[in-house]
Formats: sequence, structure tokens, C-alpha cells
Amino acid sequence: MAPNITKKIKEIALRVTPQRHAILKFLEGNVTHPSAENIHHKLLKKMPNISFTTVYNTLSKLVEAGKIQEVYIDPNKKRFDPRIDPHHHFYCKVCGKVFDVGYDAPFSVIINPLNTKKLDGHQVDEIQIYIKGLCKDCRSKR
Amino acid sequence: MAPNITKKIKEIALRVTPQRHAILKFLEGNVTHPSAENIHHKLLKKMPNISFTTVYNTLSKLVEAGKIQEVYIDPNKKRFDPRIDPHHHFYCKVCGKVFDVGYDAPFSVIINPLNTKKLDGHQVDEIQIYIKGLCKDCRSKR
DNA sequence: TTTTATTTTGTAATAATTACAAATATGGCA
DNA sequence: TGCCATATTTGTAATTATTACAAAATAAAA
Repeated sequence: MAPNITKKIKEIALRVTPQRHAILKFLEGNVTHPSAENIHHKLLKKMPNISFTTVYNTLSKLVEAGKIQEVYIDPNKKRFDPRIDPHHHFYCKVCGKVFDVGYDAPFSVIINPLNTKKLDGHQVDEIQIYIKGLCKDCRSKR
Repeated sequence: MAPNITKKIKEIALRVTPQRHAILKFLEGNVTHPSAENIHHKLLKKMPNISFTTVYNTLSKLVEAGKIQEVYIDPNKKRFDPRIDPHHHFYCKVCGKVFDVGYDAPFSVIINPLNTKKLDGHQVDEIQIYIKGLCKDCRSKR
């Protein structure tokens, strides 16, 4: 098993299991923002007994530990993203694909989470920017 | 029945019904971002036979017509907002309340939806900014 | 190798959303 | 005003995603 993935698991969970390893390996570098069901379905091919509950629970733990993030841009289900550096998301209303969008444009965002004054005293923990529309592929089909 | 609400219904739907009127009236000026279930539950007090399906279907039509908006900031359910002018949303992770946030701060956003170049060719229809954290009320209880 | 606590599995419960057909009500028209 | 065609509402049930739970299996330490 890849040592870097094993290391990641040890950082957050006590035990290293083949299931957890497979889930993290599948997510690594994955830019499709899969749902829990997507992930489970794909892993079943190589690991025919892995249960949905295990996938679901592992994803929850990874999110809780800050190793991956949940993306709520899809109205129907949670999507998961291994990238945790600052970036935005684009959701295609036609095909449902989710794309990463760079932190810069087509808008500039200057965030200062420490300043709660203009947020009526609320404490800001995270800011997510969701962009919706028609993706490049679906556009070219029109 | 209030003529302005009746007018709004006529603009989008052929028939004006007491149910649709009650739903729109309940939403008007409502800043709590209620869920479909919230709305149904409240309306039952004055209209004991209104069904959840009617509430749900009417909300869908209002969203489709652009008279209200769906807010996906709550991980558990859709929330509805009668405000359709540009503004952001804050979600309290503790109490689940959703607050409107002004379009300006604590970050500045310069949006140019027409520029698709930096979005890899995707066509932008809407941009939503979701802020999560601890709301003022919950903060003061700590 | 044995032991203990964690993890996985499989199933089932919960909750939100959506589909559908029968009953009802709206709005146009005579 | 009263009738009729069509849209809407209702109530129930199906679908889908998420979560809970306990028994069986496994990882890691002794």
C-alpha cells in the first residue's frame, strides 16, 4: 500500500484498513467530485465486498479531519473533493458535472474572515462560492 | 386577497388559488429562509387542509419563474428565500438558522458573468456565496 | 499467538423529495 | 349566473440520500 496514503490515514484514524486505503487512493487526484454512491460503485470492482456504510463513514471522517471537503453544489447529493486548497466550484445544470474553478476569476474575491462587523456579528468559519450554468461540453452540443 | 400577491401569481400561473396566495403571502418579507416543511407546517394553522405536495409544487413553480429562490446552504434540505436581489447567505452550524448577508462585505466580489474565458469556457448563469460559521446568538451563549 | 478495541458489513430506519391518479376548484363562456 | 373544460389540490405511495445499529471480522498491541 502506498506509504503516503497510509500516513494520511494514521494521522486521523487509529487503524489502517484496505477499505480506507482504497477510498483515499481513489480520491487522490480525482477531479470529478464523486458522490458517496459513485465512490462505492467504483470501488466495488476491485473490492467486491466493500459496503456503502464503510465508504460513507470513512468519507465523514476524512471531512471531519479536514483531509477532503464536502461540496454542496449538487442539489441532489453531497459531492466529495480531495482538493482542500482555496478554489471554487462550477456545477453544470444539464449534465451535473462539477468542475474546479481557480481562486481568481471571473471575479475577484477579497476575504477577511476575521472581520465580523459587517456580518452582523456572526463568526465566519468557511466561505464557499458556487457557480452554476452550462458547462463547456454541454455548450458545444447546442 | 392582496392584489399585489394575486398579480404575482397571475404573472406566472394561470390560476389564482387560496393555497398559492397563502404561500406567497407567508413568504413575503420572511427572512427566516424556511424549508418546504416549515412553510407547510405554518400554513396548516390557518388552512388545515393544505397539502405538502401543493406547497412543494407551488414553491417549485415560483422558483422556476424567478419569483423566489432556492438556497442550498443547509446540508439537510432546501431553504426558500423571497429575496431575489443580489445578496449572500450565512448558515449557523449550531442552530441551523440562515441569515441574509449584504452584497458588500466582509469581502468584496467583482462579478463579470459574461467573461467565460477564465471559467474554462463554461457559461455562468448564477453565482452563490455561502458563508458558514457560528451566528451572533449562538456566539453570545458561549 | 492471544486479546481487546476498532472497523466493517448488512440491514433497516429516517428524512427529503418526487410521482401519480382521483377529487376538487378556477376562470372562461354561454 | 351557471356550466364546462382544464388546471390544481389532495392523499398516498415511491424514490433517493443519509444515517443508525448490532453482529461478525479485523488491526494492532501485548
